Amino acid sequence: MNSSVEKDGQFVNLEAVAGGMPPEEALYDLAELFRAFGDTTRIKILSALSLSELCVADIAELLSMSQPAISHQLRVLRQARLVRVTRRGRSSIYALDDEHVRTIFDQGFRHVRHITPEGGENHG
Amino acid sequence: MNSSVEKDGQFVNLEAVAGGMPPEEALYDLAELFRAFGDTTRIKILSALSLSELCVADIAELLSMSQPAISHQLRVLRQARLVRVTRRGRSSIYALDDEHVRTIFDQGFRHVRHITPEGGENHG
DNA sequence: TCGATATATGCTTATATGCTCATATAATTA
DNA sequence: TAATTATATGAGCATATAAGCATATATCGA
Repeated sequence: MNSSVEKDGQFVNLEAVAGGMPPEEALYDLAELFRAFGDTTRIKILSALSLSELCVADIAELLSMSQPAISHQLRVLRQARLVRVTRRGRSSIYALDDEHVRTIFDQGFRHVRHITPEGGENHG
Repeated sequence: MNSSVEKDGQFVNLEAVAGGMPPEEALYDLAELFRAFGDTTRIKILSALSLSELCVADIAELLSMSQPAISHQLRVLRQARLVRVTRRGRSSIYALDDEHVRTIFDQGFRHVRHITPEGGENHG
């Protein structure tokens, strides 16, 4: 059985692992999703939107960043379907797309807090 | 009250939002966490490790990638505390660091499936 | 100790990404 | 329509990052 490789006394069936993994495209989409979360500016935007719907100018003011910089990042968030936008007058009002986004955000936050609770480093 | 800005008939209190957001450092850590998830190679590694502990060579074979490429990414995952490593003989056995990692991974997967169910593209 | 095996790490290059500046598009009002 | 306001977008630059190659480190066996 060439699918089982002995490694220091334990057996690992690589084919079983390969077979249990989701299809390549799904994993690509997943990485793309997390990549959208993986930037400080975008995380700040999502954090703000988890508290209130906001227009572009407000987000820019809140983060002390330029309007184009915010618009560029909002586009990334839109393409990743993490936020949705509705025009109201001259403004574009942005909001979290759905509760999944909040859940992923909160789950990540819990992980970070677990690793470094209360600002201290807790490796172990 | 300069903290409330009227926007097309609705009031948004920017200071309230600013006050409700986590400290800058926490948001930076959070982005860093998601950035570690935000690469196809690393997602594949995590997906594999969610099924079984694996040594470096097995991961390289599983993903059809070079050993140094895998080692480089494993280092990123280690630094983000998403995986832990234990030496067993000549091999380094990698595993998911804790259940939080699996939870974040699964939650993201549910989101992706929700957006594009059954492998089809569902772009609104 | 020497050789073989397994993994980790520098260094380098190609590519990706975030931001700025300038400008285009869209919506409101005179 | 023209002017104003709000947002979106394109080009370009500076930086970050993933992977390749070569090599260092570590462990085991003879």
